[in-house]
This record gives sequence, structure tokens and C-alpha cells, in this order.
Amino acid sequence: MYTHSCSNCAMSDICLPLGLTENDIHKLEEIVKTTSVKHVGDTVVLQGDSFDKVYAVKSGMCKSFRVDEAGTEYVQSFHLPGELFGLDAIYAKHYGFSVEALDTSVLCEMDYNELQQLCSTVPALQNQLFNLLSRDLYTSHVSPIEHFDQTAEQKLAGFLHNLQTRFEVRGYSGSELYLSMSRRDIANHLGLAPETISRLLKRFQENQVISIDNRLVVINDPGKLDELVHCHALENSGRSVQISKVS
Amino acid sequence: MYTHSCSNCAMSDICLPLGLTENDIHKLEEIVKTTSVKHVGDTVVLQGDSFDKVYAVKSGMCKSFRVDEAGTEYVQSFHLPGELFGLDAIYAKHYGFSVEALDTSVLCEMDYNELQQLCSTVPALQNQLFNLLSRDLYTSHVSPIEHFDQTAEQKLAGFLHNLQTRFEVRGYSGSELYLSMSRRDIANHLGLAPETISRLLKRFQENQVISIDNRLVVINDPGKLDELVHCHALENSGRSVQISKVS
DNA sequence: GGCGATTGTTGACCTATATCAAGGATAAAT
DNA sequence: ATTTATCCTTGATATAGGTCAACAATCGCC
Repeated sequence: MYTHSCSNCAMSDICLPLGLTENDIHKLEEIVKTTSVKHVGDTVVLQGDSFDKVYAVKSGMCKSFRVDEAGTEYVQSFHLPGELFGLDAIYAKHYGFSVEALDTSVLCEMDYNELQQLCSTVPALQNQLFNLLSRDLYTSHVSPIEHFDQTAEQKLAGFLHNLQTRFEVRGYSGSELYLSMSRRDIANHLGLAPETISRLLKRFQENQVISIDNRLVVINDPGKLDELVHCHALENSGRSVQISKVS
Repeated sequence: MYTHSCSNCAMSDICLPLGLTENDIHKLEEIVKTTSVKHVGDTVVLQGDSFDKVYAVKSGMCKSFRVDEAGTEYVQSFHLPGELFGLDAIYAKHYGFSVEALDTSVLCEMDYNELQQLCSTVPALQNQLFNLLSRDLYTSHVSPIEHFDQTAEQKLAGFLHNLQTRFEVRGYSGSELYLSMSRRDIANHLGLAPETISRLLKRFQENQVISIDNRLVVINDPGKLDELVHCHALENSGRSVQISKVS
């Protein structure tokens, strides 16, 4: 839609341009276009459409999700600025996931064929694309196995912790997180029930780990949050429960 | 260790050589070496070692697994002939997973730097590597979300079904599977308890879906197995359970 | 600025599967 | 061939978190 300058982009040092010379970045800019502004709920990519473009988030936040034959939605991930998506469709030639904006967002799009050709002539770009693919692959290999024997509490703490660090890397506040996604999306993404998310957020608040006002989370005790990921179970609730034992 | 001919390899049409000309394959062969024969339990890659090589399975079977700080093992995947591994370490520069032989196996290894350089001069190879990375990425995006609301029964049925098709693609029998991995490995890989695997395999056998003799599985009713993945719960056991209701 | 729709919260209950425990089969080691 | 160590199976029990249901808060919209 609009031509775009990667050189001036705040995300250039974590996105595709990383490691490229000024000259190579200019070549990249020639194949990158920014989209019109997307609003909450706007669809960027539709599951099943034939693959042609790879995307990067320039600003805002998106979610990738998949709908199965029964119509059930599964939230795969949340994309922050500087993150690519669509790469998992290169092989299949069709997008396996829909992507929609969770917030006012602008995206960068590039034709995959053009990108591939550019990679052949710009080794540093090929290199960076391999790097980003490898990182995504590593993340999607590690995170499910980490979740296996985690409790719901650990999963949610890990989710918040992960968001925190990703925000910080991008220069945003890591202690004050606005959750652009619904509880339902978080629950779905973590393989939990929305009710469980509510109950846990309440528990985290009761234990002074976070303060939460609707979708705004303030992380009051990052150390405690970190402990929660690696075990340390919290008290279930304020009032203690009396169980009458019959012996 | 030994130089290797990709041209004569039975896996050439599903591995890296796919889509390359005779001439390009020869260039690839120059950087591929086969390892000595690996035996059950032999380590091919050690988690934490610095990354330099990418591997492909030539024959046999391997498992990738990760050990956390607490010493708990997590089985990430089982690699069949024609499958690559180590690609998830490109970015991190260290292997995130150990890989060990589950069976008598031979592997192909290639230096990543050499592979990368070759990709710059052989666009078809670059293309194929992007394809394989994309396929791996797609698989590791889809499979965890498929597992989310699956029962233990569906997971195990899906696992057997998946093995069956992967064997068939490679020209092996899909109806007679030898499980080179232990029940413990299967359980771990699926996020279940070994006991659950035992109970379910028994149930599958009782319902004439499979026959099982130790590690050899014969799939008697592939249709029923397929149904099990998509729902159709089996009877819990042969004898029916009487529950006395107090009303 | 009020109304309907969506999103979030809380409570009571239930079930799938983990865990614990113990015995039996198989394979590796001497 | 006997021992030893895994691996596998089976049964009994416990529990984390899902499901159902009902209500409360928020948001988008006319």
C-alpha cells in the first residue's frame, strides 16, 4: 500500500534488517510495503487462503489462530512489533492460521517470491531469515514441552513473564502491561478455561504479585512472578477452608 | 566420516535434495558426510553443545529430548529417515536438545556454514531448506493446539496414525509398526503417564483396533483408529461396571 | 446516555488422568 | 543359567482444573 523505510523503523534491530548493510536494507525496502491501519478485529490473513506474502508487525498486536472442522478456535500466538508471521505457510502454500488485529496495528508485507530472490543475492538477508526461522522453531519446540508438567498457575505466570520481557525488548514498559487480548484468548492460548484465568489473576492480585484493572496489569513483584513460573504455589484464597474430618 | 551419495539415497525425494538438479545434488554431496553406525542409546547431539552441524536421518530412528534444570527429561520428537534435525539451534548457536539413537541408525551430517554458503549459490537448495523449515514450523505450530482438547485416547491414536503415515511415505509397512521407543518415551512425548499408555494400548487391543506384542503393533482397523483421533470413545473395559445408586 | 451484547467473575460439582504402589515380563550382564 | 535392572502392566486413590450455571461489569452503538 505504502512504501516503507526499514532504516527508520524502530524495530529494525530485531526484525529482518538485522545484520544488513545500509545498501542491503535499501534493497529490502523495495519489496516491503506497509498496510493500511488495521483496527481491532480486522483480519490480516485468512486461514486457507493461498500463500503469497510474509508479514511483520510494525506497530500494535495481532493474534494467530486456527479454526478446526468443528468450528473450534485455537489461539496459536500473539505477535508483537518486529515479529514475522506467515512463514509456516511457505511449505503448505496455504495459510494454516488466520491472523487478526487485537489493537490498532500497522503491518509490513512482502511477497515471498521476491523475498526469496532477494535472499539469493543478499547472503546477510538469507542468513537473517534462517535465524528468524530457527528462533521460531526453537520457541515452538521448547514451549509446549515446558508446559507439559506445569500447573495452570505456572502457565499463566510464564505467559505474563514472557509478555513482560518481550515488551521490554521493544522498549515498552515491562511492568505495566496492557493485555490487548481477551481472557478467553489467553485461556485458549494456554490450553486452560477462561474461568481459570479469572481465578488465577485474582489470586496473583491477592498475593500482591500484580495489580489488575480490567485489561491493565501492573507487575508489582517481578521476582515473585518469576518464582511462580518455577514452582512456589500461592495460597488458594484469603479465607482458610475448614474440612471436617470423620475418623 | 564417509562421503555420501545423495543421488542413490532412498530418501532423496523427501530430504534436502528434493528439487535439485543432478549437478546441484553433486555440490550438496560434497558437504554431506555419513556418520559411523549408531546403536541404541548412542548420543548424536548433546544438549548445550555449541552448534555447527545440521543432521539428517539416513536409516533408523532417533529421539530429540531436553533435560531441564531439575533433571526432568522431555521427549520432543522422534526422527525418521529423511528428516532433518538441529535446525532449531541455528539462532541460539547451541543445541537446545539432545538427540540419541533409538535403533541402529546412520545419519548424514553437514556443516551449517558450508550449507549456508551453498544455499547462496544454489537457489533450489535455499528454496528447499526454507520449505523444510516452514514445514517443521507448521507442524510444531499445529500439533500442540490439536492436542489441547484431545483426550489421552485421541492423543495416542493420533500418535499411532502419524507414525503409520510417516512410515508409509518412506516405503515401509504402515500396518505393522515396530515402536523403537519405550512406553515411557511415548508417554513423555504426549504429555501423559506411562501407565496411561499401557492402559490405552490394552483398550485399543480389546476393541480390535490394533494387536500388540510388546513393541510390535499391528494396525488391524485403520478406519477405527482414524475415528479414535476424531472422537469415538471406546468402551473402558470388557467387563461392565455396576454402580450401586442410592436414591 | 441508556440498551443490548459481549466479556469477565464467582461458586458448586465432576471427571479424566496423574500418582502411588506392587507385581510380572523382558532384556542385558556376568 | 542366574542375576540384576529396566520396562511394562494392573489396581486403588487423589486432585487439578474443566464444565455448567448464574450474575456482574464493560463496551460499542444508536
